[in-house]
Amino acid sequence: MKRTHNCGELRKNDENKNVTLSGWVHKYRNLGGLLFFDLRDRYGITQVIFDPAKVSQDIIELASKCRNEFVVSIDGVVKVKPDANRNLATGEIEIDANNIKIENESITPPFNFLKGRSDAKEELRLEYRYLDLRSEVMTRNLILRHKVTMATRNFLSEKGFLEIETPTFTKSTPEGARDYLVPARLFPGSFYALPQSPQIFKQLLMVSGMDKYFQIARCYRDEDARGDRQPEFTQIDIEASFVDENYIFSLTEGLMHQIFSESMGIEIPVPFERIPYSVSMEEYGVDKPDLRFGLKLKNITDITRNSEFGVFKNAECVKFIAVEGKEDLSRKQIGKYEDYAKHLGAKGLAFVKLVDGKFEAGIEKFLTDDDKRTIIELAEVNGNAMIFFGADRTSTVNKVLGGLRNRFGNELGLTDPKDFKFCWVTDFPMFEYNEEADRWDAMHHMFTMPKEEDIDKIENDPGNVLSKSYDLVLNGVELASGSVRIHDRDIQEKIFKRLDLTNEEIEDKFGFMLKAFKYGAPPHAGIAPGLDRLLQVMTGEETIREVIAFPKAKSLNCPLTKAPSEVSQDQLDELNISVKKK
RNA sequence: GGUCCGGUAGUUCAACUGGUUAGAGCACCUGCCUGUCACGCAGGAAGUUGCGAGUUCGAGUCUCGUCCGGACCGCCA
Repeated sequence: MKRTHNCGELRKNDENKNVTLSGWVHKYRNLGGLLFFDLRDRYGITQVIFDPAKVSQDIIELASKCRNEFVVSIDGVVKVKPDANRNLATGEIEIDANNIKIENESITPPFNFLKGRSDAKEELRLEYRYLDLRSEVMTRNLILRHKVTMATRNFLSEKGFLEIETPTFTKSTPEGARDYLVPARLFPGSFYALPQSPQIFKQLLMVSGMDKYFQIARCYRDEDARGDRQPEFTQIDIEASFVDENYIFSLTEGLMHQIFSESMGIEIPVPFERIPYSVSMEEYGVDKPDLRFGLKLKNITDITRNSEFGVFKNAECVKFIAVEGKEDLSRKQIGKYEDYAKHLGAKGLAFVKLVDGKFEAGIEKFLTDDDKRTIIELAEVNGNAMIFFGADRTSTVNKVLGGLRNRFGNELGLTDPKDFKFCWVTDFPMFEYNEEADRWDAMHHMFTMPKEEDIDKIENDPGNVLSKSYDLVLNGVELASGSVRIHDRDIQEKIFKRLDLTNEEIEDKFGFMLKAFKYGAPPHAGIAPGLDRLLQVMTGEETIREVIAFPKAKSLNCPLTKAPSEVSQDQLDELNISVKKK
């Protein structure tokens, strides 16, 4: 028996066709006489019926042995059902079986996935991932992933981009995340590093004149995992020569438009709003604002300078967030938000209730009439509201109120997962001060072009140097990061110097790159959207793991293969490695 | 590395302040059932309450340790 159709394609107008279907028994219903199967493959589900009035006793006996997840093939005739099942695409028809072959039996699965999603905990789903992927939702997610990568390849290829592979065994470079290392057998004591991104290679390809490059590239970073972070993940890596940031903006906007259009039938409005980093931090408290809702942070530092209230008077920054309709929060509920604020670094969470145009409770008695007037003016609320204040160092205020803003966005139901709001965050600072190491680090990376007007500040005023870098943000998720690159050796050396890299370090780590740049490096710019995060937002999934076929668990192990695992002494000896036992 | 939440039948969960024989849905097994479509009905089997100590007359429940999973902080150019 060889299948003639899949389990998702037969319809009313196929009536009376002789067909053969193969698939898994999704659900069997034995009525004693009549016997029904829901037969499933990745295309869909089709009902099969065995009628003892029409087929031999042998076949009925064989069919009645089948259990869920048995693999079977069935010969039969397409019939229109007396009553259609509206829950199935094939619900108007069924296969009136005249023969069955059990291709393979299945032991009882550890969980069910009858309603589209597995009904087990994630740990178990990952251990039996091959079963979990049979579920409707996971199958749909993997199909969408394929559509997105195909749309990406088609779009970029049409625009003249070449897909070029770069090495996964490469050189460890300083800064950034921790590298995954691979011992080099022929070079005892030396290691390859898995790439955190193909950054250096794609810039070298620009020197090669490849002009427009892209790659669906696997990247590796040895840091703790999160819902939106895996140790290995996939980027749509893009670089182009003789272009500026505006080219990258419109290219990426076109790419996102095509991806949503081709894979989901959604027309995303372009161009995307551009928000300078400083504005984003001021109004949203974060560098990846969720634009699906307002709830902007309001700065009242100017008026609180003269406040009688010590907490406000002495703070570097005072901002508030006015949450409409939340003025009836209980003391206990407010405590819950205060705990959250403390978790984010706040010392406390001052609040005041705005009820019928008047302030009540909380820090009401510390506010002057002038303060209240200003707050009402800035708050821009219709009706009553709960107002939360942050008063601390600017970075802490932003962290706390930015976090609360996102939390309220969620709790107030303002974050519709079907609402896709893109924006660009631009003009990031070039450097950020690393207190622990007492030095300046590159905020994006050290090949990022500073703004021309800021170049002479690099040496003495690094904190005020802005760069030609940009992030693409979708619904509060950082989807992509990119920049115009430095193609001028002098500027590059200035940056290296500012980052306190010695000549020896520069030569050792980047000598090959600087050498390449002596042979005519074109001006170039690029970007790298994260494929997994894009799919996470598109599918509305809670974690990136739901759009990856075989993800690692949060602790970075693989419940399916049990990797990582110890290796034999022989393997270690060959690699000249001795292991410290804990 | 830190804070918090969780681990009870194959599975998802329940078990009030410590107190009888640890329960239910789904799955599984047996029987009945000719239009079900999450079929139905009747019955059955199924437990080292993650692991190890401790407190107690008595621990799923309280304490300590440990392992595993998750969320957040740190970290992630």
